[in-house]
Amino acid sequence: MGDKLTFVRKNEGAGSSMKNNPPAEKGTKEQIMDAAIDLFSQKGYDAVSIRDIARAVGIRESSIYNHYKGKEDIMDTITGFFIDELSKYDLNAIPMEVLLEKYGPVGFMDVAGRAYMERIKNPRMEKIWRLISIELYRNEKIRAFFKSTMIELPLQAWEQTFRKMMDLGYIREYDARLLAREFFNYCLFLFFEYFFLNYGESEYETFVDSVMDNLSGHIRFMFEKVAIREAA
Amino acid sequence: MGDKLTFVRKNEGAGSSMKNNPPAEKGTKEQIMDAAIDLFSQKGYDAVSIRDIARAVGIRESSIYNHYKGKEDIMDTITGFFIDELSKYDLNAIPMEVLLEKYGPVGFMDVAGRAYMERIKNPRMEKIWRLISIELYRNEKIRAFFKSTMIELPLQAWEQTFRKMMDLGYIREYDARLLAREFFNYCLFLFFEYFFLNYGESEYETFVDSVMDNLSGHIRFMFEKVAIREAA
DNA sequence: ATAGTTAACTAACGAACGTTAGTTTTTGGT
DNA sequence: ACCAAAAACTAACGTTCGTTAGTTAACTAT
Repeated sequence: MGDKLTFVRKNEGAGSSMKNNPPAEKGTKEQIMDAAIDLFSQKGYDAVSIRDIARAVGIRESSIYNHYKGKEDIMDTITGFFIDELSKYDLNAIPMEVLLEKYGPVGFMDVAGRAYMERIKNPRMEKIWRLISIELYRNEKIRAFFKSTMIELPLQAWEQTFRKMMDLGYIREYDARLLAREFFNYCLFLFFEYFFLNYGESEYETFVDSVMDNLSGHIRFMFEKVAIREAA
Repeated sequence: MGDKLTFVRKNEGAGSSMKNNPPAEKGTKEQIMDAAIDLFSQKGYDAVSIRDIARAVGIRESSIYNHYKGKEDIMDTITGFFIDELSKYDLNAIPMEVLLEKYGPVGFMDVAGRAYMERIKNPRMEKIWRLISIELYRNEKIRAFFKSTMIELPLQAWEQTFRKMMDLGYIREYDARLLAREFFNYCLFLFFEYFFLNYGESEYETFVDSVMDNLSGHIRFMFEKVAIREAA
């Protein structure tokens, strides 16, 4: 058994030019996840095979099972990471009275909307957003998360925000829930437009950049109607 | 070769209870298409096999190739049917001056919006809408059609409509394109919500019923701001 | 009755899929 | 230097997939 096959190890095959990244080479498990995020977000879960992912990483498909229980486990890890990442942020970090005083209602919406979106300004997270959008119809877990955390919860938050704006006398008395929907449904469509309809075709780099102009116009339109007083 | 296998023909197997629909039994080709619409709209194109479709119709998978060139051909036929069906309608059947005179701008929006949606109030078309929504990210042909015919074209039509409302003095002078987006982006989100997020879970029977209440609130909100005079 | 067409059938192909078993190499602590 | 653990490898399994070839039954027009 002297002249068996010679093995060629990872990243040592022809064409590999990976060298000296000495401080912290990414572990294989994370490489697998990143490759999966890339591929899933481009083609969708079903259309990507374990072999595709392995090829992207530069290993054999069986090696993946040293790190993940299977294909579904990779997907679960990605969505788990995504949910954890989003849970980090504290929505009410700064009391809105201060911001309202400083920026007025329109300015506040701009700032708050931008801050909300800045949280996802991150190439990896944008890919997962795209993946999430694609898999919404197929994956019950994702859909439930999206509907509660990405729709219902923000709607309630915005409803309270508008409620407060009324209490503080910034805007006219109005149906707060309706205002929340007016504002947020528009945002949600921009989300679908960017991640589902136009993904990869936008001239802008990120969701935030692509959307903010459009959103500012929307905010202004909404508030011209209900505003009472602006900031100093 | 006397005791060869006995063939059991379509719909004659155990459990079949199809009988006397004498006038016009649906042809196999259409049955295949309907079954495909059902299955594709539930699980998506990739997740449905030719065998699944054949089983739903009650024939062997190979028989499908007597009617369609292959799986992709079934999908193309469905989307072709869908596009043809939508092309039938003439958007400007009734001159809007008449309707505006009769209903005023808010009433006009209600009527026009409802009429626009009534066109798709049809179980078969609703399933295809769902299918289209699912396949948007995957199918370039569908996406191009959707973006041009279902987004850009209506946006232009609404822009002209608002332009005309201004010319006729029904609403204040404003950015017509922005008004079109304000109105139609909301509609589009309702579309995604119904066909993509909540499909099959709605308490309402159809898209129109499910959406119209919500939409009326939106129209009223928009117009309280820009309206000048209402109908008599 | 017969011939031609349509549309069902059986059977199988090659490819790709997710996954597993068993083996070999690499790596890191002692 | 050695050994155990980690992680790569080869090879294969059993399915399912879309599709095709060839066969047989059922209509339809003559």
